[in-house]
Amino acid sequence: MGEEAEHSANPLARKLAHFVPLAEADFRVLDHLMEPDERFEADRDIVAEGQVPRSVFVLKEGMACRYRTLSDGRRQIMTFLLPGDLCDLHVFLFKAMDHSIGALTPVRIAAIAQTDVLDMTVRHPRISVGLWWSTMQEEAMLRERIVSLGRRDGRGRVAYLLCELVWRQQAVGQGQNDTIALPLTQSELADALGLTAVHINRVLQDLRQQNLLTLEQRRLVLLDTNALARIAEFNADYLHLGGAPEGIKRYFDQLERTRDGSGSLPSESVSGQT
Amino acid sequence: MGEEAEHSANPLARKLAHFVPLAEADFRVLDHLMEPDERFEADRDIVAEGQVPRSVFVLKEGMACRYRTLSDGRRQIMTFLLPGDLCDLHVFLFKAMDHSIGALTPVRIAAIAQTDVLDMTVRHPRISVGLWWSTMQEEAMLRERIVSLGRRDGRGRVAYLLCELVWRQQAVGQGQNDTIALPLTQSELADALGLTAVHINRVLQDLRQQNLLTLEQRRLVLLDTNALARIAEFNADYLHLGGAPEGIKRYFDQLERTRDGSGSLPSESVSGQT
DNA sequence: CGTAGGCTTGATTCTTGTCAACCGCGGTGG
DNA sequence: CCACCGCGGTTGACAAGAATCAAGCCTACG
Repeated sequence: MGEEAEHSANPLARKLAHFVPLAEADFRVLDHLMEPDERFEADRDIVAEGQVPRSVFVLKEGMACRYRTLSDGRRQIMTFLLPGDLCDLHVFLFKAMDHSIGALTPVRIAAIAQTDVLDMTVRHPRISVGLWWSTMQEEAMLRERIVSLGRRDGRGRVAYLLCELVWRQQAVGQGQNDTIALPLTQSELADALGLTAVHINRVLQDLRQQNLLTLEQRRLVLLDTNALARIAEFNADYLHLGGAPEGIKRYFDQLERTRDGSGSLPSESVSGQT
Repeated sequence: MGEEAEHSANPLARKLAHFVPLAEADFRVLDHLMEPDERFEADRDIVAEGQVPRSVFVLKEGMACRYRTLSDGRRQIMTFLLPGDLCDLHVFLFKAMDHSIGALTPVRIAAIAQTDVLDMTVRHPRISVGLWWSTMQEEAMLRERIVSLGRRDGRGRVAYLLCELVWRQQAVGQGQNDTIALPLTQSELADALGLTAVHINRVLQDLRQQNLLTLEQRRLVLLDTNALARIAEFNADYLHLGGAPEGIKRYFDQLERTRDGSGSLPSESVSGQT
């Protein structure tokens, strides 16, 4: 991660910097992007199922989730959205939302104009590719969630989710060591993990009794990260925080050298081959 | 769907035509893309976890899946890949695969050169956007699978998966009415749905006894689609097969009119607003 | 002070997993 | 040609994990 990124308060910039080092200009663009400000109270929908996708937005503060409600009222949370997470960069390709996005805490978002998105693909390829990377990362998290719901028991699911949240929070510069803010109720955890609130409660009791974690006043501390990772079979590789492949980096280096403001792309292939 | 698309044997073309009508030139490009031929036997890995992502490929024939194996040997299948499905269009942004892709039947694929992919984004924007749409669709399927694993019981999961497979097969022109080829063993179904083969067996028995479906000789017939859809709470909206939003269509219409071979894009916003 | 939401706990039920055995079939090799 | 093997499907008995129902507790908040 670049030095600027580590000190930036911009969570999106911090996240993207895990992929490629950002230039001064990139920071300015990202800061500009995050300027618009809109607020939602906890438990309000930011976007509702069935709605026509309107704008792209970035979460600036708070926690939100993508979810769907079944006919009997039960709910499944698909993903948690943290500061720096982008919503629906490409969803304008759909006629209607197939799920809702709800605020779990009071939330601040920045809506991004369609033109700014288009502009970026032309004028700021590094950011643009970074946003793709971020989309791929989101997809990888969905796949990992499927593994969790399909093949892990209660303990494993809880341990896995908490590990993921700690890693993600740290990737955007929130929380320290193995401590993060976790403003979720037990029934929200249950809705995310395909369990009931009662069962989540018992699993948490169990993990607490083994001195693996503490969770009180919306504050989560992982006391034994290794043990938890073992229980969850958690391996952070799927978050792909280790930087872009060499091919991509070379591509951007070349882009930097041939930079003429026109945004023309170097012709060298982007693939990993030398 | 355009008339050409309905008669095309190219499953990728048939799929994309659900999004935007394709032009003559588009069909030629897609056919060219599908020319390379590579074969894998059943139960072989096409791509293995940990591997450096090499090439993009399209599945031409057979069935494959993305999966991950846990330390105790249990497996979770994340998605099924059908003819016309594209693999890892953007995965070159990652250093290593976080899951494997395995052939479930003998399979034929077409590897696509990196240069062809880049070429397409510049010269064939309609296809390029179609591939994005297809990526979004895949993501929507992952989310829907999460709902299934999190909140549906055995019957619901099986019913849901079979409905999805029938819809997807039909979207690429395979199978007719409510009949498709389903070359999966019960333990493969189990691995996809987070259940055991024994339990899948019992659920299938149950569905058969109620005259909801038949499944023999790798051939699936849905006898009562409505009842199954009700059991699964299946709603095909998440597949987004109803065509692109008006804004996108207008964009391409304009693209057609201003076409000068340079691939320059119309400046009008792509958003849904009038 | 009363209330509601979130957390905790116990008793009980039900879905699904586990273990084990058996069947039927297609392929293979003697 | 037939015996054998292995895989996929089927079935039964039992165990385990999670849901359900119900009640009580705590605390922030009006």
